[in-house]
Amino acid sequence: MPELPEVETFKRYLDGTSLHQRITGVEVRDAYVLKHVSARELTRRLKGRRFENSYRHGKHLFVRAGDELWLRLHFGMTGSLEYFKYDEVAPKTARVIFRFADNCRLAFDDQRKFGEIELIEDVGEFLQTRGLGPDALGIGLSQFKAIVGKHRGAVKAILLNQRLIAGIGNLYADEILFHARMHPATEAARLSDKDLRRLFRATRYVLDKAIALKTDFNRLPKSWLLTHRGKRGRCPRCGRALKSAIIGGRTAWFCTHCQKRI
DNA sequence: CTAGATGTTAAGGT
DNA sequence: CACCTTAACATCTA
Repeated sequence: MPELPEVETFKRYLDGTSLHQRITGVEVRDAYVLKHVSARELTRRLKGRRFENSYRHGKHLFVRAGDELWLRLHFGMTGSLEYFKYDEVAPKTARVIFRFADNCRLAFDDQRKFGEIELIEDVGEFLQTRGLGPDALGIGLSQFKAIVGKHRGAVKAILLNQRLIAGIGNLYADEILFHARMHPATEAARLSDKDLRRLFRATRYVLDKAIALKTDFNRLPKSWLLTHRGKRGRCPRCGRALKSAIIGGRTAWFCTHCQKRI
């Protein structure tokens, strides 16, 4: 479930393993994930270059491979990055594998193939064309208030809308609302200044904490909703059964006792 | 066998 | 225009 914290974790992983080494080959095992570029073209453009640095915006990861040459990675539902030593075997669902001069490899793994790999020239232009909102961790309270307070609809739908704020997905949206003690269907326009501040703080807390724990599910606090979400889950705060509802087209899990509609 | 699952987007409706 | 819902994508699991 790669949302902002997972993608940030992938970014740090890539930065720690795969920068500054000459790319000697690109193996495309399934071209389905390639967007606007063929396997041959991708290989031709990257071979001999190096990944120099990376930049994350929302759920997108951009890796610079030269002037006006960026690799864009989106992880869809099941994407991830795996770095391998020369003698290790890449998993069956590795779709694209970048090979470096030292024979280590970086695999873009994606079982369900909703992920995307693309070459672009300009990150800013991409963000603009795609209409992505500011990164969820790149805005302050006032901007957050301006965005959330200015829109109608369920507060959860607004958190999920990548054109308004980029990076929050279904799971973390539920988590944020749980910490803000806010019902996901709450009409955003009804939120007071104080509510918006509480929501903003919850957003920062949840995303920062998840990143700090490298989004390791086993290490996320038991007091969080995430580990209790779904099937017969109980609220970690009051012990009551969690409820679900479809809000903004996605399944929301929440506690009707702890999260009141405003 | 069917429904639903973490993401995004296009298309159609209100 | 702002917002909502649905379907579609590929694949696995309950």
